[in-house]
Formats: sequence, structure tokens, C-alpha cells
Amino acid sequence: MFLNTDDDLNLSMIAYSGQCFRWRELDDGAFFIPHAAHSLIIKEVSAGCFELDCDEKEYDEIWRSYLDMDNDYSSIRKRADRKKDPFMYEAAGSMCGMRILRQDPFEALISFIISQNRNIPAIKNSIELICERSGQLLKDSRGNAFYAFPTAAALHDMSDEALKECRLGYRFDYIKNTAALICDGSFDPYGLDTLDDDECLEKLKSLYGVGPKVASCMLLYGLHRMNAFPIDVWVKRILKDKYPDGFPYDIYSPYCGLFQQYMFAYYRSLFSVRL
DNA sequence: ACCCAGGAGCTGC
DNA sequence: GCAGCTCATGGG
Repeated sequence: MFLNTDDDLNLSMIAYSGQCFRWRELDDGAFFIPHAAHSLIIKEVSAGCFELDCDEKEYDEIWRSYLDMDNDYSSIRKRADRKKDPFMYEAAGSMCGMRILRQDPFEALISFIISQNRNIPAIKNSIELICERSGQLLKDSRGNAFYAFPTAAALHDMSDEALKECRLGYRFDYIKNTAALICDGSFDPYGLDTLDDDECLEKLKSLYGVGPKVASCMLLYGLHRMNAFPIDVWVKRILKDKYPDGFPYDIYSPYCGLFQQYMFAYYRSLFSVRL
């Protein structure tokens, strides 16, 4: 099917934004996107026109939500005022096309625990290894094999040796522990919807290996809490450099997380940091 | 409040 | 080659 949109949707920008770790750019410029037991190949064939290798039914049931197409990003972006916050105005304008995906909560939680204190290629490497070793083998629409992200049970069932081969380093215990808690039912990444942001953050931080950064990444990218505001080394630099008197959370609420994403991507692009 | 270990891989020199 | 850094956290 074809999707025409006036709203922000820049596949390459999202793929390299650091919010998702399994998108793969294909030779023809299309993107391969694994998500739960599904996969999508999507390509921008002309400005604002995307070719998707699924039918409208699958798009409505899965991908519209995953890509968050029901949120109007171009209108949210307008909150950045050219005079009051020129830096954010530049950042949001320059990174127009960014969206916050609605990823699977379990995958997001595990992925962001793995992500701590590592660069993005290393994160992707570990995640792919985990999928290859414990994920379900599936086929995409072109007949190519790929591995789904494992279930908590499949991850928990991995031998220590197999899991160690995924190069998690000291995060090994964190992953083991979280998978065990989910399997025995004492923690449910899919049962957090009834909690407000602060309660959710606290609950996540009680997990071994989950601090404020990983917890807020889970809120923003795994639970689509658009106001969650992960502070990593780059955001720390931005806050110090551009907002010495404090970040205007009230202006960007309840979308602080999206504006964090704009600044993160824009500021890094200024330093030509490769993802 | 500070300070360090723990793993591995990419980057720049 | 080889430090220095990386979308941090737990523990001392």
C-alpha cells in the first residue's frame, strides 16, 4: 500500500535517532522494521509518499500505531518559539521528521538496560545476538528470514553461556534479573498503564540495573509517555550549554520527551556524531 | 557527596 | 596500537 502524509515522517532520522536499535536500512533505501512478531519494509518513494509492503488492514492494526501516525507532530513542534527559545526552534525545525515510536514495552526495557554506558553500534550488536540466539525465526514479506525479539520466557531460558556470548558485559546480571522477575510474575512491563509517570518511574527504578536514565527511556520509548525526559551525557551538556537557568519544562509539557529527542538529535548533528 | 569497577566496541590519534 | 569515550548504575 501507499501512505501519503503531510506530517513529519523521516525514516532515516528515526532509524538513527537512538530510540530503536533494530531498524535496518536496505540497499534500495527502504527500511526493514521488525516489531513484535511482525515486520515491515517501508520506503519513501517521493516526498511525503511512502510505499509499505503491507495491506491497509495490517497498517491500521499495527503500523499506524507503531509509527504513532495519530499524533500531529508538525503541530506539537510549533510550541518551540523562534524568539523565546531559538535553540529549540532550530532543533525542532531541523529535526522535523522525528517521531516517538510505540515500541514493544518488554523489548524497550531490555534494550535500554543493555544500552547503558555504550555506543549505539555496540548496543545493536548485543540486541541482534540476543534475537538470533533466543528469538523466533520468522520471514518478512520478501521471504527473508529474521529473528523476532525474544519473549521474556525465551530470554530467561537462555543458558548463561549463550547469554554471555551476547557481549552484555556487566549488564548480564541486570538482564538475567529482570527476565526472571518478569517470568515469575513479580514485574509486568505490560501492566504499567494504570500508573502515573512518577509511580511508573519509581517502579522501574526498583529493578536491578535500572536507574533514572533507563527508567525514563522506558517511559518515553516503551510506554510512549511523551513527557518523560531522559537525561544522558548529551542532554546534560545541552542543559548546561543552552539552558543554564533551567529547562522550561512547563512550556513543552506534556511533550518534554519529544523536545528532548529534537535537541538530542540536533545537538549531536552539530558535532557530527555518527550513530 | 564523591568515586570507582565492570565489559566491550567504536573513534581518533 | 592504544587511550578515551560511550543514551549509567550499584556499591563502597
